[in-house]
Amino acid sequence: MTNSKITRLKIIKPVRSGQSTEQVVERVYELIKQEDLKPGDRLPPERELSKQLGISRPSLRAGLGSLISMGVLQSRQGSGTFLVDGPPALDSEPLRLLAQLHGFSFDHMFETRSILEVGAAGLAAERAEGEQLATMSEEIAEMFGSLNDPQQFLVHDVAFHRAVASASGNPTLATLVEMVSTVLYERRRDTIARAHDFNEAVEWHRRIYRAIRARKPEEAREAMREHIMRAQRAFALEERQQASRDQREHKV
Amino acid sequence: MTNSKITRLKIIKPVRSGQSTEQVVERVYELIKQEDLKPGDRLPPERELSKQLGISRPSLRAGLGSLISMGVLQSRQGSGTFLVDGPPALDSEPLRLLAQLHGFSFDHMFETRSILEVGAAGLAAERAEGEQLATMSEEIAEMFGSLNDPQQFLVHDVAFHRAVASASGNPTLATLVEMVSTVLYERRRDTIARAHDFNEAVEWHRRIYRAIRARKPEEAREAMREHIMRAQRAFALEERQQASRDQREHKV
DNA sequence: ACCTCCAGATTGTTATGACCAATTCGAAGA
DNA sequence: TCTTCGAATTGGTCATAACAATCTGGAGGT
Repeated sequence: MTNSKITRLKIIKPVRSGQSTEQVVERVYELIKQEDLKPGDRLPPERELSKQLGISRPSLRAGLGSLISMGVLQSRQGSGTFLVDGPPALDSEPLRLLAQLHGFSFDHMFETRSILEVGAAGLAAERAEGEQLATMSEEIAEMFGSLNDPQQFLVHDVAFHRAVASASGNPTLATLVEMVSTVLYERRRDTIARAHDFNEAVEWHRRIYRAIRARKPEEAREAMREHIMRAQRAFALEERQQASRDQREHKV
Repeated sequence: MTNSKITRLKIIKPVRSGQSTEQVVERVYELIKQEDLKPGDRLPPERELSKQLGISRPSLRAGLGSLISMGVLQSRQGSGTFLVDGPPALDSEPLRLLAQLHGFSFDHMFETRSILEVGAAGLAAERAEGEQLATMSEEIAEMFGSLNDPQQFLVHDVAFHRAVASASGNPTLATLVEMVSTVLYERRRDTIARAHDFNEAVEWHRRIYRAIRARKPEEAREAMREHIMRAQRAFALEERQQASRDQREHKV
C-alpha cells in the first residue's frame, strides 16, 4: 500500500493568508460597535490605533485597507479615517473584475439585473412612499429634457432605476441592484451613441412609474421586464456598432 | 456679500484615497491579461513585481491586498500569490458588515434571497443539465440521511440551493445567490436547533427538484418561493428562541 | 532503484523607523 | 473682523530587516 504517501498529502489548506488582516478587521469592527460610531464619524489616528491593538502600523493599515476596499471606511489624507456616510453600497469593482476574469457575458448580467429589478418594481408598487414617487417622476422629467444628450440621459436613467430600487423598501435588494447596474452602466457609458430613439425608453419608464403609483405590482413587474429586455437589445446593438467601429479603425 | 467665503468652500472631494492602490490594482490586472494568466496560475514574486512596476513593496502589497479582499487573488506564504481557482465567488464579508452597520433586517435579506432564488429556479427548469440534476438529487438524498443532525442537514441544504443556482446557467446570478445565502447561512449555523421537523423542508426540496427535472419553470418558481417563505418563518422562530435563551442566561 | 529526510533557497508576513503630502486649526497681523 | 501663514495633526509612501511557511534538491538509507 501507499499509506506513507497519504501522510504527505496536505490535509486542508485553511487559507491562513491575511490571518492577521482578518483579525484586524474584526477588532476594528468591534471598536466601531463599542464606541457606537455612526456613518460619518472618525476613527482614532492610525498611530494611536495601532498601539491600542498592539500591532504595527502596516498591519493595521492592511486591515483598514481591507475595510476601505469593502466600502465600510474612507480615508482622507491629513484629516482622518471615517465611516462612510450616505446610502449603503457595495463596491462594484469586485463584480466587474470577477466578470472579466471568468468571462461572464453581458447577457447573463442583464438577465440578473432583470430578475433583481423586476422584483424591486413589484415591491415598490406595494410600498413606495410619496417622496420616492416624486423622485421617480422628477427623473422622468429630466429624461425628457435630455433626449438629445445620451450621456445625460443615461445618468437620469440610472437615477430612475435607483429610485425604484430604493422604493422597494429593501436596502439589501437596493444594494445588489446598484452593484449590478453600476457594472453595466460603466460599460455602456463608453459605447452609447446618439443614434437611439430615447422616446421609446422614456415611455417605458413612464409605464413603470404609472404602475407603481397605481399600486399594481404585476403591471410594474411586467413593464420592468419588458423595458430591461429592450434595453438589453439596444445595448447589444451598441456593442456591435462599437465592435465594427473598432475594426474599421484598425484597418485604417 | 459673502463671496469671499464661497472660495473657501471645498469644490469637491475627489476621494483620492488609495489613489496609488487603485493604480496598482489596475496594473496588476493588466498584467494578468497580458500574460494570459488563468485561475490557479501564479503571479511573479512580490520583490520582483515591485521592481517591474517601479513601486515599493508595501505599495504593491496594498494593491495585492485589495485584490485579495476582492477574492481575485490568494496568497500562500512560502509558495506565492495565485489567481483563485474554483467557481467564481464574491466575498460575502462586505455584505455582512454592511448589513450589520446599517441594520439591515433578516426579513429583507430573505426577501432578496427569495427574489434571486426564485429566478434561478425558473431558469434552472429551462436549462439544467443532467450532471446538475444529479447533484441536486444527491444532496436531497444526503438530507434524508441527516434528518437528525441539524448542522449536517444545513450543509446539504445550502449545497442543494447552490446546485440550483449553478443550474441556472447564469454565473452572475449564481454568484449573487451564493453571497446572500452565505450571510444567512453563517447566521443560522449558530442558532439552528434540533427541535425542527426537517421532513417538511426536505419535501419542499423534492418538489423544487421534480419541477426542475420536469422542465416546468413556473412550478419550480412557485415551489422555491413557498419553500423560502417557510424557511424564513423557521429562521424567525429560531431567532426568537435564541433570544429568549440569551435572556434566560442573563437572568441567571 | 526507490523512498525518506534534512538543509538551503524561495516567498509571503510582520515589524520598525523615517519622511512626504494633504489637511486642519489657531495665532499673528492687516 | 477678516485674512494669512505656519505649525501640528494625520494619512500615504518608502527602505530595510527579521521571521515563518513552503518548496526544492541532494544525501543517505533501505
